[in-house]
Amino acid sequence: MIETKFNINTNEYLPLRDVVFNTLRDAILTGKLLPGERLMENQLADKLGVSRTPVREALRMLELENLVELVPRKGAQVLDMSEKDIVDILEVRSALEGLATSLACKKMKREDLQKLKAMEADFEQAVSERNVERFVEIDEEFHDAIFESTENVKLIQMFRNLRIQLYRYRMAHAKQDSVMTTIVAHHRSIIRAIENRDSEEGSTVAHSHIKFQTESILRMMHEKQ
Amino acid sequence: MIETKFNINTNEYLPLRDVVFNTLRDAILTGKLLPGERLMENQLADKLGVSRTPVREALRMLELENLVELVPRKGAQVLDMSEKDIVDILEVRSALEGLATSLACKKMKREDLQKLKAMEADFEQAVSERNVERFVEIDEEFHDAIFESTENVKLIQMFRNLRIQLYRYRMAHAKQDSVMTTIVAHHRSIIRAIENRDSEEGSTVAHSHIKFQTESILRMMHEKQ
DNA sequence: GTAAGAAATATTGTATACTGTATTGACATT
DNA sequence: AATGTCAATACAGTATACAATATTTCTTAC
Repeated sequence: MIETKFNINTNEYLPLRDVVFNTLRDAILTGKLLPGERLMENQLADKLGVSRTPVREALRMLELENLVELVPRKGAQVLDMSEKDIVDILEVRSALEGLATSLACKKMKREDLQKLKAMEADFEQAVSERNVERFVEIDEEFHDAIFESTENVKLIQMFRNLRIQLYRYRMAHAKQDSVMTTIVAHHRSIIRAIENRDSEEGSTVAHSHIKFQTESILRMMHEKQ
Repeated sequence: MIETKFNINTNEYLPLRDVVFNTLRDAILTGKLLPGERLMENQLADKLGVSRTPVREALRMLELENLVELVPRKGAQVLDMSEKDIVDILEVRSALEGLATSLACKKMKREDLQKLKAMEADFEQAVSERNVERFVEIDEEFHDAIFESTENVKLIQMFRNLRIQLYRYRMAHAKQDSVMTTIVAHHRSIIRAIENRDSEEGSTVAHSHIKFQTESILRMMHEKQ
């Protein structure tokens, strides 16, 4: 990488607690740590080659992200999610997505809208290649762009929190037949609403988008069993 | 309080980190700790008579509640809130309140609705006594009851998080002339919507309720300066 | 063999000690 | 006086030590 005159990236330092936090979060989200699994401070500290202090702080952070449960004097364990939890989360997400999309209709800059439209082609390519991983990646970018355009820090923050909790289900969901095609269609409607600066329409479409996602995730969960 | 045969309240133990957390949160919310103020671990530990460990953990928790800002290797300080932050929070709250009220229209139990209606009299009494403190207290109960009725844990949790951040402004806001009367009127509309099981109406009224609150808080802030 | 209870162990809670970095202030240089 | 340098200090980051409690294992009584 070419260095600029003034080194921007002066901040290569990350406290161990953040390293541990990221490591554990990744492990939980990718299923390396399973729901219900106990997380013992000493064991984690040894495995990660650090002391208990940063591990403890990381666990506190994971608790507030709702990824682990902390019982005083008992310890931590990876939180399991019931079907109801997922429905609850998606219900809230629907409200946030509605707000975000309606705000995007009002506030999104033309150049950002262009980027959104450019994603359409990427989506279609991913679909035709049946590249679920890539698809999910672009999907994340797509929704992120919408929330970013609202310039509402709090809204963005809450959305990210919800998304992390659904992370474990995002792949399996998109793998289902015809789901990707439907999602692409929804996204097109969302883009059109933003183009037309039609907040009402944007909100409505966003709601039905998440409604579809909810149904699709539930269908998947029922099939799995 | 009368003790039951089996002591329910077996859990009198609270980790120090939670004690410190509560203490600091209270201090911030009641203005004993002012925005911008530095929070030094040693100093706090001394003052509270504990070691640095629980203080550090409490600070991490306060960070995730967005009450303090933590800069690595610099320390913590009480977060200041700009007008934009408040507007952002209220924008999100409006979406959540809309969702909650519309769900309440569908799901609230008859007996809980009765409780809500019973609050009307309390509100009116507080207004006639010009008892702002009491008014704010009932107001909190009122909205809490609505969110509780949704039975959506995630929604309740996010609502509480937002409310804490607005806590500092809730009194000053209600103190303004005629604000309390308007709020009571809004609440009546909300109750009516729930009674009629009219989700659409509930959502609309909730939105306008928060819109009013936003305008009123902003007006207050501008007058203060 | 099972249940109750006590000892042993494991684990979290808390305090303290140590390390490294950022800040501050004194002093020197210009 | 303004600026730069270095030492002193204060502070957060991390590790470790100790205390308290939960869990497990092992007896012992029946």
